[in-house]
Amino acid sequence: MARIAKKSGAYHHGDLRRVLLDTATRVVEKEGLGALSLHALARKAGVSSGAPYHHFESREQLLAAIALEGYERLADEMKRGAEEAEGGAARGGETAGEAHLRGLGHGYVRFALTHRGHFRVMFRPELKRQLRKDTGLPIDEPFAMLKRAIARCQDEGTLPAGDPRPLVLLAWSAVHGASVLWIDGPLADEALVSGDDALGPAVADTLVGLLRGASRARR
Amino acid sequence: MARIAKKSGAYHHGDLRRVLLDTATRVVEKEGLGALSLHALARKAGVSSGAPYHHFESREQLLAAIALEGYERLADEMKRGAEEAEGGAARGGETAGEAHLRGLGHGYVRFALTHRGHFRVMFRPELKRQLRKDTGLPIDEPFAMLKRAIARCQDEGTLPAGDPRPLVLLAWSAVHGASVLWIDGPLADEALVSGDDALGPAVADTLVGLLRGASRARR
DNA sequence: TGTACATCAGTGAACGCGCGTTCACTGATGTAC
DNA sequence: TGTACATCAGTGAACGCGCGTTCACTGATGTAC
Repeated sequence: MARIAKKSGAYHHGDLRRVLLDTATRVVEKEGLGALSLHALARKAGVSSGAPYHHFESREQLLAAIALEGYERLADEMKRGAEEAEGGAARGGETAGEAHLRGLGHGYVRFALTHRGHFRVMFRPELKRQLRKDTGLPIDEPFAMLKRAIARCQDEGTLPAGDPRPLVLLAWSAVHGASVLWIDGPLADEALVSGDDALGPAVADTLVGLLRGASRARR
Repeated sequence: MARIAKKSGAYHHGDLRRVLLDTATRVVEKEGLGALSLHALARKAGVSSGAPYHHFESREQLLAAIALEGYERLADEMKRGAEEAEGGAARGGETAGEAHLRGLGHGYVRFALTHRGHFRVMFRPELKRQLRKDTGLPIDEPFAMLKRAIARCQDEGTLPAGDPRPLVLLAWSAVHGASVLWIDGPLADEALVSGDDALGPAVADTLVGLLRGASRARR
């Protein structure tokens, strides 16, 4: 409990904002958004219940800050996934564009599973207005990465030309759905996947594998 | 507000349990699970705040009842979707198994979009214990339908034999992800799909189309 | 380096509120004979 | 068909609680000269 990183006896905390964000994220991950209260949060951080208001105007704005951070890290994780996939051992017949797409998907799922608190908060519709006010549409960047990756495969000829939207829809839905179903439990209950680390590759590899097969069939 | 279906002046309500379930589902759909309180619910139904306790032991059990109802209706909607797809106009080169699978996916998404309150509640991890106590694992039936459909395609030869789990994972993830992304807003923000009715076909058709193409490529 | 002062980031007490739940009650309904 | 009685499904008042938020305050920190 509590006093995370607080120099004992210090009046000023030093990094309360950071501690609040981290603690809140952990609470959301473990007990859900409904279980997050500023009173309890302040208690866990070892400060009085008024203290958080020096860093966030309201509970809603604290959540929006978590969501925003999440979107930034999601984009980072997708980039990292893509770099790893492109830099990794070549897979038989896979083009650079396909590897890129696979890596983005893998990164998406990996982000979701390693940042469950963020992920839970990011897609809450009731936060959208607040988020938009702060930063426009923060999902735009991850979404644009997916779109570009699919366009690139079309340019390469590994995906058929034409309206890319159904493919973007399917790809996003697949990685998002897998993440949600895993985090919320049903996937694990049904023993479809062996563990955290297996999910991202399982869904991204299968998806890209299908896209490749389908495009080959059309040629 | 309120007094839904309550014979005015009646002391006994007649169907309070049903009214509570329906009202709660509507509240969850419009304002989210966090916004649902038994006090407010009773107010909307036109009864005193103690009345719901003659029908549900607790708030949690009311939610579990909504979830259970949702799982039953999900299975119904998937069956209906499959029947429609199999009975509809033949699509060039599509086998019965493929049409069946496509229909299940379509039904899944259609259920989610027309029962948003139910859908939101069904996958809440904090309800799982309650649900399991009441009824085992209610997601089993919809899941089994998907599994059978894919096995059928494998038997037909329209999907390659081998471990079906990656394909089940992808199919479930895709329809679930599309539903969630649509309901929560991001899909609509990015204009990937034109409207409610277009989503189910868009994701199910694309998915089955890919599976077909991929299997053809392997032969 | 020392001092005066503004600002920052805490405290802790308090507010009103709606919540989940309980309880003794009572009117309405169903059943046995 | 009528009566006695058990049970069902409401009422309405009350409980203690934790919540989000505010506020006057004060100690710590940073800055100008």
